[in-house]
Parts: sequence; C-alpha cells; structure tokens
Amino acid sequence: MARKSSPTKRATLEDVARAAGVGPMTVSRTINGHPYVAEETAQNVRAAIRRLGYRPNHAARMLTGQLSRSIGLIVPDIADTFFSVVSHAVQETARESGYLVWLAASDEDPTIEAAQVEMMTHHPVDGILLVPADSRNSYLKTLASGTTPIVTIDRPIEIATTDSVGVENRRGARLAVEHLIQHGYQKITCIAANSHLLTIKERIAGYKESMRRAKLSCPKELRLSSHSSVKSALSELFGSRNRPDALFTANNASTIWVIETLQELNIEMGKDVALVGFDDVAFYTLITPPVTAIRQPATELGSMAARLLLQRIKGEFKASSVRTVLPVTLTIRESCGCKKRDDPFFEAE
Amino acid sequence: MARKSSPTKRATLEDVARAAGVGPMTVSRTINGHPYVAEETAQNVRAAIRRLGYRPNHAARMLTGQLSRSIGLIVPDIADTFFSVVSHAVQETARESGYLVWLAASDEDPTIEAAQVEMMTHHPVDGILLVPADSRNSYLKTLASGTTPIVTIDRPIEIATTDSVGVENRRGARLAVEHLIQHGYQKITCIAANSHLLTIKERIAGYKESMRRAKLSCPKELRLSSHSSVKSALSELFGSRNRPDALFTANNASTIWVIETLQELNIEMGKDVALVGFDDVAFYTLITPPVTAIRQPATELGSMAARLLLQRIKGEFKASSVRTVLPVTLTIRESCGCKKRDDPFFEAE
DNA sequence: CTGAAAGCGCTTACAG
DNA sequence: CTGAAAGCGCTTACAG
Repeated sequence: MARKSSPTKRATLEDVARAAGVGPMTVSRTINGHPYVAEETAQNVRAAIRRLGYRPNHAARMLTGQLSRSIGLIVPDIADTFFSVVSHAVQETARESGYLVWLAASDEDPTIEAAQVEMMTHHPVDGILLVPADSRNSYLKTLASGTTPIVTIDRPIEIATTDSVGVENRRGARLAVEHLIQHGYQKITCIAANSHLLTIKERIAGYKESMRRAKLSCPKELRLSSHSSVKSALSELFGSRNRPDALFTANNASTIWVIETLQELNIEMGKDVALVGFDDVAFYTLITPPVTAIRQPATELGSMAARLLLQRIKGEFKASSVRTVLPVTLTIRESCGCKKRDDPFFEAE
Repeated sequence: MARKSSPTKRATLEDVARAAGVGPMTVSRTINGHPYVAEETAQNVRAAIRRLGYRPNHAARMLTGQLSRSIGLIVPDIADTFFSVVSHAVQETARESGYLVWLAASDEDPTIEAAQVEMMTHHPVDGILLVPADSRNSYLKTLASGTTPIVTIDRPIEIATTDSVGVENRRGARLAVEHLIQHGYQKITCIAANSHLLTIKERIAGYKESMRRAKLSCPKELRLSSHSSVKSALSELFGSRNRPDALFTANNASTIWVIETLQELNIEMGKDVALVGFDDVAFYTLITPPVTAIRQPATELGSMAARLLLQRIKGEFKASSVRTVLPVTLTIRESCGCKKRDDPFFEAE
C-alpha cells in the first residue's frame, strides 16, 4: 500500500526474476505458459509477479515481433444505426479472443480512411476490418497486397481481392419489390441515397429485375444526394402525372428521409403510398404505420467478419480469399399495406 | 515496384541513415522536427525516407518512453443511440489531434469494464475516457489514483475524483416535468430504466422537486428492470385508479419501451396520456405524435471530454480535477400535448 | 528444466 | 549541426 503511493517505475521482468531468485527467461516462460518450467519454480514466479504487481510491457513484446492482439475497424459513421450495431458486434467478438479494437470513422471520405488505415497498419495492428468509402480508390490496391490481413464488411473492394463479408443486396431488393408487386402496386419507384456504392447499385438492379419480370414499366430510380434535396425531389415526384403508388427505399438513410418528408408533404404512408425499405432499424416498429423492411443481419455481419479476420491472423485459415454473403429477410409490418392481425382492436379503429 | 513484391522487412531508421549517408540520430531528429538539422541534410534524409517507404516503428518509440498517441474509450453499448453519437464525436476529436482510439463496450458489466481498462492501461494508452457501469466499483479507486489520466463521460465516479463531463440531469428533469405541469397535468408518473445510476437518480430527484413545488402529489417512480417487464408494469399502472395523465420517462430506454408498450396497450400517446422523455433521439420526429424530449448535447459531450483528456495528456492542464456540466434543452414536439403550428393542414385533420 | 547473450528499432543524454 | 554509446523491456535462439 505504502509502495503504491510512491510513483516508482513499473516492475519489469528483471525485477520479478530477482524477486523470485530466477533468471529472466524463467519468468518469461512462466508468463507465456511454456512447458519445461518446474511447477515449484513457476509458483514462486507467479507469487513474485503478484507481489510486485507486474504486467508485461506491451511495447517491448511488440518489438520482438509478437502479435499486437489488436485489430482496426473503420466504418463510415459510428453513429449510424447499421454500423454502430456492426461495430458493437466486432468489439464483442474481438474481446472474446482477448483482442482490442481501434475504431475509426471515415465520414465516407477516402482520404480520411486511408490516413486512418495508415496509422493503424503502422501501429501496428494485426488486421483490419474495413467498410470502404470508395471501393475503387487506388490506395486499396496497395493495402490489399500488403501483409496486414484485411476483411471488408458490407462493401467489397472492386479493384482488388480480399476477404469480404456482405449481404444479398440484389435478392433483398427483389424480396422487397416483389412483396409490393403482390400487393398489386404497379407504379413502384426506387429511391436511394449513396447510389454510387456498389451495394446500392445491386439493390437498384434487383429492383429493376423484379419490375421487368412482372412486366411493369420501370421508372428511373430517384437518387438522393443530400438530406436537403429530398423535399423538392419528392414534391416533384408526387406532383408528376406518374405519381407512384409504392416506394422501395434502398437504404436506411433514404428510408428515413423519405418517411420524414412524406409527413411534411402530408402524404400518408401505407395509405397514399406504400413503402418497403432496405435495412431494418429497431425503431421502425414505433413509426405509424410500422415500416416493412429488409432485415440485414448486422450483428452476424460484424462477428463473422471479426472471426474471419482473427482466423487469418492466427494463420488458421490458409485458403485464398473468401467472399461471404449473408442472407437477408423481409420483415413485414404495415407500411407496405399489410394489416396487423394479432390485435383485436385494430379493425375497430 | 519490384521491391514491393518481395516481402523484405520494413526499412528501419538505420537503413534510412545508411541510404542518406548520415548517422541514425540525424534521421531521428529530422523525423521529429528537431531544430539543429541542416536544411540540406534534412532534405537528403526526407528523400531517403520516401525512397525506402520508411515508417517509424511505433513499438520501439513506445519503449523509449514516448506517448502512444492513443486513448481508450469505454461505453456501456456502442450501438446505443446516445453513446454511439458520443463515440463518434470522441473519435473525430481524437483524429484531429492525430490520436487513435480504442473502443470497447462494457455491456454495463463492471467486470468486463475493469478488464478492458486493464488491457488498455497496460498497452499502454495515454488516457482513458470512461462511462462507468457502476460508479462505486472499487476498481475505480485504484484507476483514479493511477498515472493514466481519466475523464468520465455522462456518469461521474462516486468514490473517487476525476475529471468529468456530464449534463444537467436534475435541471433537465425539472424542465420536462414543469412543461407537463404547465399543460395542466396533475398525475404525472416518472418511469426509469437503469434507476441505480446516479444520473437517473438525479433526474428522479428533479422530477420530485418539481412535483413538490407545484404541490402535486408525487407517486413513487416506476422502475423498469428489463424490456420484458414493461408491459405488465404499464398495464398495472394504467389499470390502477390513480391512472396517470402524463409520463416523464427518465432515459431513452424507458422512453422507447414505454412508447412501444403504449401502442401495444392501445393507449394513445399525446391524447390518452402525455409524455416527455429525457434524452432526445433523432427518430423521435418520425413517431406519431413526435415526442417531446430533453436534448442532451451528445456530440459536445464527446468532443469536450476528448479535448479535456488530450489537454491532460499533454500536461497543458495542471489544475486539479474539473467537473464540467453541460446544459440541456427542452425540445417541444407533440407528445406533451403541444400542437404543431407551422402546418396549415394540421388543424384540418 | 534454466540461464547468459544478443537483438528488436528507436531515443535520451553525452560528447564533439 | 552531428554521431557513438547505452538502454528501454522483452524474446529468440544457443548453450548447458
């Protein structure tokens, strides 16, 4: 106790060795659980470690070429409903393996992203989990050919090959649009934010595919470039003579912006126009009407990517890069035009 | 280019020195921007650095006692609407100063939290930002008396003194409850999750204070222990003869659970019962009716805590620990009983 | 089963 | 303005 108040330097391996009356190597071996340490010696060492409050110096270990037991995770936005869930899952999975995670946000800016990747790789981290802001940015080629294992989440790299974990974007879009078609809607418009992303293009392609198959005329998708542009875009869309009777919003940003704007324009969702969104968010149940959406397994995405990366790091996974695609599901609520069935008061209303 | 394909070891400071025809110290000084390096020499060195793609080895630097340029951040849940915003702000502020951040979630479990803190402090990090799961857990005493600077966010430590950044919990609660009282409600119940937290106790105290001042009888607050217990708790509350006409929900979890459950119970918020919540969440605007809430400055909280910590680390801030309390504001929407004014269609409905 | 030597890649004094 | 020496705290061979 008295010892604690004096801010003496932290005990080193040598201090422990001296206190236990052994050589430094014996301490090192004991700590690292090597075989060939007499049990009695090991106990002495452990006692000394406890007595001195010894903790190995991470930097010194690193310098001798050990793994850092840390990974990096770079997402566009930590506060995003989807990426925050992914991040949480990554962190949890890493923790279970004794790994620490660096978390950084790119703000969808490849320059920031590259700078963070650079800091992390030279820190160094043992591996990186990445949601690329621009999957064609040339720095990714260098990164992918480097020695640090990379696993992309949600958005694969287009100009190089790495492990990736993503979801069925095209099939999810088809699920959504076909549900709308089954309801009998004919004028279905696709609305998307971040439409430059490959994932979103896939969803738009899925939409088109379903429209074509159903022999419905397929209007050009509406691309939302910013929150502020939504109102005028929707006013125009709903003012046109080809006013849609249903909407497929291709990501959570577009879904939320559209719902908000429909309210402002006094267009009643689920009545004046149906809506199904891609990416399900917890609070969609609280909206009136509750919104029908394609659910992406965000937690699985994060933990699966983290597990894959950890396997790569440990060299347990020698195969060439794998591309994992997780299934999505349609969560039916009411914005698509379906009715709640389990509530006796519902019809009375 | 050909060089890159051969996985030779990374260039070291000595390699650069040799390539530039100088001693290692000159390279070191050039990198660290020391004065007393002839501009011509420095240029040679920089050229060699570029040529060899040299990057300083972080571990080696650490070993000589440099700062790690990293901080740790531990929150209960990365996916929480409030903490994800705080985390994003912390990350952004750290990045602006060239700092990397370790992010970990405690899941409100002090054991996990202590283990993560331990890993981080020994890594080492230069400082830690913490939202303690249990502000009376004894490990915090050791932590606070250690050499790693600590700044708590949102929830101060009760058994030790550290820098802290939080919000006006009591005043926020009063703002909320007094607004309800002005509407003429008399039977206002306070509902809270995580009621063991000091912050929540403060909010409950604020509620009681306002009720007492208004000479209203003040029922015992309703403490929600888990999501699954909410329905029966609310059924009972609304079945009782002292059915409330208004609710003050003391945190976002309780607000969301209550809104959800009111829907299930077919109790119409804003009509059958008014509601004001503590902690404003982006999607509250999308709920029918939009929910009135106390807004906490989550971004400011995060960036202010990060800035304070960075100042401590750099030794720019010598004063004894400071406790910063940020103001909260009441964001009036409609769940409290107020009417939207700016919409011509509103009354017609 | 255990230890003395050398080295990982930097930086801090110390000398010029 | 510049460099040779020593050391940070570990671990990897190498010897016993």
